[in-house]
Amino acid sequence: MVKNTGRPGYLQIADDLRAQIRGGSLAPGTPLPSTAQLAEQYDASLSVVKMAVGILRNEGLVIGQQGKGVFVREAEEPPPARDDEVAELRAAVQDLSVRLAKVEEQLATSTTRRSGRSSR
Amino acid sequence: MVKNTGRPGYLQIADDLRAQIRGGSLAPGTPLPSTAQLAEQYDASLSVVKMAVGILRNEGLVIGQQGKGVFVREAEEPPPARDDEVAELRAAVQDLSVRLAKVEEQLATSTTRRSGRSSR
DNA sequence: CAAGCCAACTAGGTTAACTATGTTGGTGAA
DNA sequence: TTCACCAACATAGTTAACCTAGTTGGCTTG
Repeated sequence: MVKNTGRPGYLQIADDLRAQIRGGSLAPGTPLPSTAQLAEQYDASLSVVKMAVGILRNEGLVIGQQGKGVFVREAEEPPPARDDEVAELRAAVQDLSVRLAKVEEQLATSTTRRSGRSSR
Repeated sequence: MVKNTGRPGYLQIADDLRAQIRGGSLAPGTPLPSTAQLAEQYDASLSVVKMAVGILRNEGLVIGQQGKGVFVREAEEPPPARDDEVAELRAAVQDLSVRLAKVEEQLATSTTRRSGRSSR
């Protein structure tokens, strides 16, 4: 609900969601409520919710899938998180992974000559 | 200048600043250029610069002081024992990143899939 | 000269609007 | 039934605008 403490709203929401994930209230694999729902739930604007989710996404706690939702990531292993450098590398690998998957799919669809649907 | 690779601008700027910090181009204790200056330098909007700086702030690489500026955090980083491994991973990620970016660009430019989607 | 005010900077937070892109389900036509 | 299209909804990225608040230096005033 974003109390009026000194802590900014987007951090409060991020904290709350993080706690729910760590506490098991939001199990791995399950989707978070949509941005709009969270905004209403916390009585915040869409922007701050997006920022909060962005933080968790950056932390690797959740994975956003465009068009579907934001899902709690499976397998959370905290051990070597000593360095933020490791966290950074993890984020980089995650990023590369997503991009690679995209490229691979693009290659697959173009080579199998599947009739593509034209968006928009 | 925020190239047109798949990577969003705020991450590109964050990466660049992070590299400058780690590379020593931005020494500990020195201030980053102001938000406005960075925005002009990268030819980006103030918003994306603020997002980029926010990431670094979140990572603990820099410390923002309201009214003064954003300063590179004093070293104080206990060099991880397995420096070699981290360095190696970093190099690998860097290499993959470059190669992936190349492939992505190739796909983006060469495959204007039939059935439209001509934009870009 | 010294105190205090003020204007101009700074970072930080919030909101709204727009675009792009992906997913999904329903509808209607062949 | 099956396919094509479309509307609705989702995340993601970007931009612009406005506000708060801290810092600094110059200027005015006592």
